[in-house]
Amino acid sequence: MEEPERKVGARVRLVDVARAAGVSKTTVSDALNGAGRLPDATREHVRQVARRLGYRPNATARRLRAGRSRLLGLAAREFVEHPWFYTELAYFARLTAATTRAGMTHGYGVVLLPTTGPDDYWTDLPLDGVFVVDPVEGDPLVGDFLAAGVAVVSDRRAVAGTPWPWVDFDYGAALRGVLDHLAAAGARRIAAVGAPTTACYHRDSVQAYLDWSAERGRVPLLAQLGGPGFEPTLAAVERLLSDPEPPDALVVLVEVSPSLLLDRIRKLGRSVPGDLLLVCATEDPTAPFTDPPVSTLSFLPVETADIAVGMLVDLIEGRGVAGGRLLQARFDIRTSSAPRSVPGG
Amino acid sequence: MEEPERKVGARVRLVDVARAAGVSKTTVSDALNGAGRLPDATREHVRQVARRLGYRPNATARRLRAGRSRLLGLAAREFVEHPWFYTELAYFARLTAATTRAGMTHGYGVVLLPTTGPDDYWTDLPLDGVFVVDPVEGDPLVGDFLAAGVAVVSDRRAVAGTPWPWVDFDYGAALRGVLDHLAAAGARRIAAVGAPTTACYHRDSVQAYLDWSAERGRVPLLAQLGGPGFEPTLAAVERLLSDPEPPDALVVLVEVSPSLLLDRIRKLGRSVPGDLLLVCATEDPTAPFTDPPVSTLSFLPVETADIAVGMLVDLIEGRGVAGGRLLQARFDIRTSSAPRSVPGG
DNA sequence: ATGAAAGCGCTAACAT
DNA sequence: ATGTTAGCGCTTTCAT
Repeated sequence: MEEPERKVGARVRLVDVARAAGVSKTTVSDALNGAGRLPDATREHVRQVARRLGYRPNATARRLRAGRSRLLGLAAREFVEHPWFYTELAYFARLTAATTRAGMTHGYGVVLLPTTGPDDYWTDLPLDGVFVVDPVEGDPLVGDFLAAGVAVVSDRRAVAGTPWPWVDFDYGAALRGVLDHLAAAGARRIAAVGAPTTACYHRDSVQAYLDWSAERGRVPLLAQLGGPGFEPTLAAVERLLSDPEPPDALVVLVEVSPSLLLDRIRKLGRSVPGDLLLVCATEDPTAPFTDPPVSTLSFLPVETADIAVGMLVDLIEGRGVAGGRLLQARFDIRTSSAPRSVPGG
Repeated sequence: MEEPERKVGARVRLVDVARAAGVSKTTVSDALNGAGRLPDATREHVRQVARRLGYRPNATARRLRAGRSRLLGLAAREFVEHPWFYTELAYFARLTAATTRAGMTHGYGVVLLPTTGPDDYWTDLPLDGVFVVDPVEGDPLVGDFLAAGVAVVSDRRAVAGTPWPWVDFDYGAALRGVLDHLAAAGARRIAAVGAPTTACYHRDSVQAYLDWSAERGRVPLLAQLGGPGFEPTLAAVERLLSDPEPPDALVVLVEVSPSLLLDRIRKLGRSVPGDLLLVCATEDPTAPFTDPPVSTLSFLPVETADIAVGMLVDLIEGRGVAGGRLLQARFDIRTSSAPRSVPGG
């Protein structure tokens, strides 16, 4: 009956609780946050009043006060020129989910940044840090964030010696491992599908493929994609397989559904691994369940996200972060790249 | 040379710009936001000083002042008990990306909410609204948000007559359309894979399947899944196909990769559509490109996201929102469910 | 045409 | 043991 009149719909504020409980704002704050040195009775009383009034602290106000937004951004920069849904690629889907989870364990919310949009959209978001995936060379987005005092961690060293922390892989070494495996399994002519994107993953992998081929006097058979999406990938595979000197092994460096790919290869009259050994760089969880199971090269999105978020949080909260972390890709060998013939002796 | 000393690393504030430009905070604010009635000279001068100092407005402070966080949450509530990566299902991947995009066009950031986590994690986020996907019956999350004054829109009417706005489909009608199509194509025994989840999509679809079967005196052949993931789905399909009275048509109501599914069906010695007509409720973009192309039932995640975000924004910004929006599912008929025999004359 | 001052809702020094 | 007060950085009346 004694409730002070308030506009309906208006949120209950800390001061309302204080008034209703007959104490000061400090006491309410302390009681609710477990701070200060209040007698249990007071604490409990305040809590009850707060609950009764349906009090919810204003998160924005707390964050302004704390000087931190406890919000992280996630940006994918590959194919920035195309508007596309990066969550649709298995790698990004996992990375997105893992980043969200990792953020949560540190008490941070994760905001998804669209690939494309007005410039001021980024800078108007209250972010403490950003995880930039596949930054392009001299990425303006990264520059903007750094200039705005927002912590940045990227998953690739956009350029050698980036001044911000990173998590990365030795793509060249990973690809050489795959190529060596295929050669050992009897492959004479290994084709590859890559993409000439700004991401150094592709640049490094393709270079490793070319180098590896040259060192062995093999003529490379390479298809380079122009944009995101699985259709260009399938088209590229068709082109490669109909080469006058057709390949007997294939490495697909862009994300593609393994079963869809097998489907298409079958349609072209080749069998895996009989006519064609196959390795895909993909996070698609179905790879072990296709017929035949497909060998995959994984760049560990979950681990990457965990480390990147850890670094961001350390940076934001003032704990220093050493330069970068180099991880090792995981190569899962399955039937699709099983030795064609068991060498006698 | 005259720069007032500031701690290195400390952000430049509005007041710093004001001092450097020799004007008041108001003038700076107006100049930068295109407000007020300043002479162009002043405006330009302030802008230059701001640029020179690298001034970035503090987004949190602006939002506190504005009384809005301009932040939206996205929560998926199916299988809340399992910790899983919902972005990995094609439907959610699209919905996530589309929600992010729609948020951006309205000037809102979108925060991804994990399926599982400490309760206070949600409420501590500064959200103006949440898009709750597949809320469970009497969902505590929804209750929490409503109690906290956060706007809620859900994609399903969790219960008939939810008090908050929604976007939804007539699942029963959609499924009946599919079943009629299959029957017309010559199917005698139609099997279905569903999931006994809290989502009314499943409840309604499965019910429609049972009703439709009963009305025609057909014995239903139904598999119900216990959790998320494609493995249970494939196992269920295997079980259905090895029924003593095997089906000649299959409707898969849970998200699964069409090519993986075809793969498995082929392994079991059936051909599509020869031995088995197939329809999948999936957003997997590869469906038109499998061999054979797979008929799909789509629940339009992009349109759903656009509408849901539009409603949320209207709600937040004080424009009223009428109850709900009922959309029509899209049924794309492809070779996998092509008529088995052309009825003569 | 420009500035002073109040206040968004909260927390934390610093009284008492 | 509890309250007073000063801000976090911004926008916005309202004066001048």
